[in-house]
Amino acid sequence: MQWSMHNNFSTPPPSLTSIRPARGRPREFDRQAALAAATRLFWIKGYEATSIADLTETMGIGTKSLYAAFGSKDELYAEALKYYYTTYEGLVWTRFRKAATAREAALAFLQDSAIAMTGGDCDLPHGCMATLATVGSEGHSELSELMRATRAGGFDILKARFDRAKSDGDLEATADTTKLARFVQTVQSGMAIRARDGADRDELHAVAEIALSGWDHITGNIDHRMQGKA
Amino acid sequence: MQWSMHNNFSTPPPSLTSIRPARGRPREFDRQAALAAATRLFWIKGYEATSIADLTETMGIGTKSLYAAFGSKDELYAEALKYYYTTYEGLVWTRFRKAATAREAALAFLQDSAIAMTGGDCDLPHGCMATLATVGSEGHSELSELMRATRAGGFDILKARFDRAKSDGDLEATADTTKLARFVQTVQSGMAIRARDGADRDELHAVAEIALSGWDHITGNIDHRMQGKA
DNA sequence: CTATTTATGCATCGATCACTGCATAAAGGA
DNA sequence: TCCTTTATGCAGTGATCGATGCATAAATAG
Repeated sequence: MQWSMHNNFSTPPPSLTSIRPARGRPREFDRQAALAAATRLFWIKGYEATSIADLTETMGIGTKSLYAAFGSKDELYAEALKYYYTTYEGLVWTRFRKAATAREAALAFLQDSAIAMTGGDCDLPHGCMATLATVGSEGHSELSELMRATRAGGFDILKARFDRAKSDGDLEATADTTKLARFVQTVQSGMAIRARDGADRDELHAVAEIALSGWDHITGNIDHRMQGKA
Repeated sequence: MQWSMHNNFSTPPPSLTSIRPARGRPREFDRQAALAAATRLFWIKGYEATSIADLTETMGIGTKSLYAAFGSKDELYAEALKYYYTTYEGLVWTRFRKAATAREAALAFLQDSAIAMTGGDCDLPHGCMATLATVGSEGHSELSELMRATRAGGFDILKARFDRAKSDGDLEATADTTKLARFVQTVQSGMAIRARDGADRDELHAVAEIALSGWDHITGNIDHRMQGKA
C-alpha cells in the first residue's frame, strides 16, 4: 500500500550502542528512525508511562543526544504525535478521499480505521495514539491542547465531506452533517478503546458495518423518529 | 432520582484538619466520604496522575490514616473503582433493565450514559472512569485486569439482554447479538472520550439517537447488506 | 599529523514518587 | 482520674522522574 513506504514504526533502530559500548563519538544517529521508535513507544505506553530511560533504550541513543536533538520530553512527544499523524493520516483518509459518496467515505474511514487500529499491514501498535492519549495528561496543558486539536481535525474532515455531499445531492438537505460527523467520530473513538482492550479486526469491521447499516435511515428523517422513551 | 441518595461524589469532606492543625488524634474520619472523595479524584485525574499528596488533601486525612484504612494506592484505586461502579451502575442500567424491548433498552443505556457522562444531575466528573482509565496503567497488571473486567461487564449485560430479546421474539433469530452488543458498547466507549473532550449532553444524546436510528435495519438483515466497498 | 567539532556514557542534580517511623494527643474503658 | 488505644502531622525512606555537566573519543577539516 501507498503508506507503507512512509511507515517505519515497525523497524526499531538496531541499537547502535550494542556493538561498541565505549565512550566517544560513534556514528551520527538517524534522527528519523529515532523519532519513529520514540513514536512507537509513546503510542504503546502513553506519555506519562514512558520514561526518558525507556526512550533512550528504544531509540538507541544517549540521553544527551536525545535532548540535543529533540529539546525535551514534551517537545519529543509533540514531534512524535505529528510524525504519527503524518503516517496514520494516510492509513485512514486515503480511501475516504477517493470515495464517491458520503456513505462510502464514512464506511471507508471506519473500515480503514479498524485495519489501522489492529496493526495495519505490519505490526503497528493497536489503538489510536491521539484518541487514547486523553487521560494522564493533567498539567501538560500544551500537549493536552495539541492532542485535542489532533482529534478535532478528524471531525472537521468528516463534516466537510458530508457538507460537500449535500451540494452533490448525495445527502438530503435536511441531514444534520454536524451530528453525522460527531457520530462517525464517536464510533471511531470507541473502536480505539476496543482495539486497546484487545478487539480483533473482525470485531471492529463488524462495528463499522453496523454503525453505517442504517445510513439511509440516519441521513433522512432523523428528527421525525427516535422519540420513544422507555 | 433513585441513585442520587447513594451518590456523594459531589460532596467532598470539609477538610477536618482546617480547624485544628495540631497533632494528636482528632475525630475519626468518615471512611465512606473519604473513599468517595478519592474516587472523584481518580475519576478526574486518572490513576497515575493522582499522587498520594493529592489524595490526602482531597480526602482530608493524613498519609498514615490513608494507608491504615486502604492499604496502598493500588488497593485504594481498586476500592474506588468498585465504589464508582456501584454508583455508576444504577445511573446507566436502571432504565435499561425496565425497558420492554431490546431497542428501548439499548437506547436507554446510551441515553443514560450520555447523562451520566456529562455530570448526571449533579456535578459528576465527565466521562467514564472505567473506560478512560485504559492508558497509563502499564505495569499494574492487576489493576489493568480489574478495569478490563469492569468494562467487559457492560458487554455481557448488553448481550444477555439481546439474547433474551431473541426468546421474546423481540429480535429476529438471525440477529447477531454479539455484534450488536459490541456495537452498543463501542458507541458508549466513544461517548466517554467525547465527554472527556468536552462534548455536551445534547451532542451525546444525538449520537445515541443516530446510533440506534437504524435499529430495525441493523437487527434484521446485516449479512445481506453493507458489502459495497469504495 | 594536528586541531576542532560533536555525540557519547556516566555521574549527578533537585524534585517528586509511594510509603513508613515517630512523637503526640484526643477518645474511650477502668 | 489513669491508662490504653488510635489517628494524626511531620520528617524521612529509597527509588525514580526529567534534565544536565563533564570527560572522552570518534569523525572531520586543514
